[in-house]
Amino acid sequence: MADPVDYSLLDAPASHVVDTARGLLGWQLEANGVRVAITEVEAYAGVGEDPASHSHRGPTERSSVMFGPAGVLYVYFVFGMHWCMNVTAGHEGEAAAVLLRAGKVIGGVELARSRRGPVADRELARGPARLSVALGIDGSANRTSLLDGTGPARLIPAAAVPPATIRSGPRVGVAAAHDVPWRFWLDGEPSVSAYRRHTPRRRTGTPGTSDTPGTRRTS
DNA sequence: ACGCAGATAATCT
DNA sequence: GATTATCTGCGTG
Repeated sequence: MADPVDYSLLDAPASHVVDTARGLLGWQLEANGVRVAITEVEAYAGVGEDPASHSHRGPTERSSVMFGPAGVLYVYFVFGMHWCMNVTAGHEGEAAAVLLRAGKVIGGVELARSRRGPVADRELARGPARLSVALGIDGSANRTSLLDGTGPARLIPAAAVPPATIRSGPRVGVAAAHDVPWRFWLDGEPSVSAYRRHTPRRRTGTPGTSDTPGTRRTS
């Protein structure tokens, strides 16, 4: 008989989402014929605690999955073209999630390459949107379980990595709470994405909008 | 190496 | 109508 899978890491309150995030490093994720080892994550907390979190202002149609039980996939669409994957955390009724930012492909490399194009192996799942592409995950997988095999993706526990190999720093690309060091990665892993500060977008609307002499649109 | 600009659409105010 | 938990390509050093 197969050993029971130990998901006790996920049986923690939402207030421990940082510990859950750190604990997910080294775990494996398998979906659609590709398997990765998780090398980089970010923690996101709940209502009123974390201005960078989608659940900061309470449940919405998009973020309500963060208020459900742990171990569910939260897939969201950003910037008009990219899908990002999270593992929900915390007990039912509390909001928390861990963004999966990067992985090292350890199975189905050819399939991952066919989805990602001719890039170096370390780039196959380097960055949250690239990870989703490599695993063949999009919005149709949103709200499916990562634990019971009913969805396309499955989380596979692994022994905790040595704490000394975990590094931390500010989360990538977030506008709010940009100093909170809730990004965690495995030291020296080439699959870890580069840090990028949030870059404020220039105003998108029609050009001629009144005063503010400092705002120059390009040419 | 690093910085910037553009692409492009759901979500929320 | 503003914002965005990104990526790519191109410029400069």
